[in-house]
Amino acid sequence: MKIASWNVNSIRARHDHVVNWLKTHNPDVLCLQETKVEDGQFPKAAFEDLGYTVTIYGQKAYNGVATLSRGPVSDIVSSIADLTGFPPPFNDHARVLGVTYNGVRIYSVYAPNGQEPGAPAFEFKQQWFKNFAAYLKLHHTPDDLVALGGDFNIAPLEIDVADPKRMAKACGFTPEERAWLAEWQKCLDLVDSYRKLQPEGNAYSWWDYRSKAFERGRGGMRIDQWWVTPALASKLTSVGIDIDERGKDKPSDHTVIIVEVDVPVANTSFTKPIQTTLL
DNA sequence: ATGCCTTTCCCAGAAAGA
Repeated sequence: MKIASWNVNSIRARHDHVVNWLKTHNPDVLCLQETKVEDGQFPKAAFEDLGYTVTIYGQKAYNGVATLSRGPVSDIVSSIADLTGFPPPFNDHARVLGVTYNGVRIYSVYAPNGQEPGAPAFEFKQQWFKNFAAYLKLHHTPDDLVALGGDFNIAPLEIDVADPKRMAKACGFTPEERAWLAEWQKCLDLVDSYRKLQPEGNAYSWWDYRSKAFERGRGGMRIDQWWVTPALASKLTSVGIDIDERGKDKPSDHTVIIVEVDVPVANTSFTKPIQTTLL
């Protein structure tokens, strides 16, 4: 079973990129973030034509998450808002979508950015991680097959950013945020899939548009991750980051992250072959 | 470097992203 995640920075702006990526890579599930569109305006047709079930949780202009799956999903949870207890506007961000597919619980996750230390958004980010951890601990155990893919807006390790000393002052890699993520992952003893199989070497999933970091061959940040429970981590067979997608015309500032797990896909009438080569 | 670019709102320029 091959699952992928991509912060597309607008599904309408990235529609053709996503269609082409699906045709090339044939994932069983693709989680999307920052779709930036209300559910009624989500462009479903081309994805459904490829055989994907489209499950969406969006809002106008900001945020928005979705899953594209090769076959139906169940137990759709489209918000943790009810559990957060935050006053508006923080209780209505479309940031989490949970679905069960082929016996695996999959969450498409878009964590808050935080803006900068000291900002209200920074405090919100901290509380959001606490609340999300509480939600996950309440609903799952480390023995369940759970995968959380998305933009966590925090890079876990020094090798996940280009310049750790400079970045320690930048939102996404401050010591506080790294501590929040480290605490969050304890909720289900979650494993960072990429680093389980690739413990060495710099790796990035996002490059800044403003500095033209990718075009100049500079580093970015590995702020997108696939976190999995120990039960699912034992079934991991490969991980990948599709760097090529970031170099295309009009790219998202994030690229696609992929994992494969040894969970045979039984539930599908989808007849296209599953591509098994990784990137 | 308080910079760089991209997207949304919708038609001007602010807000947000990270």
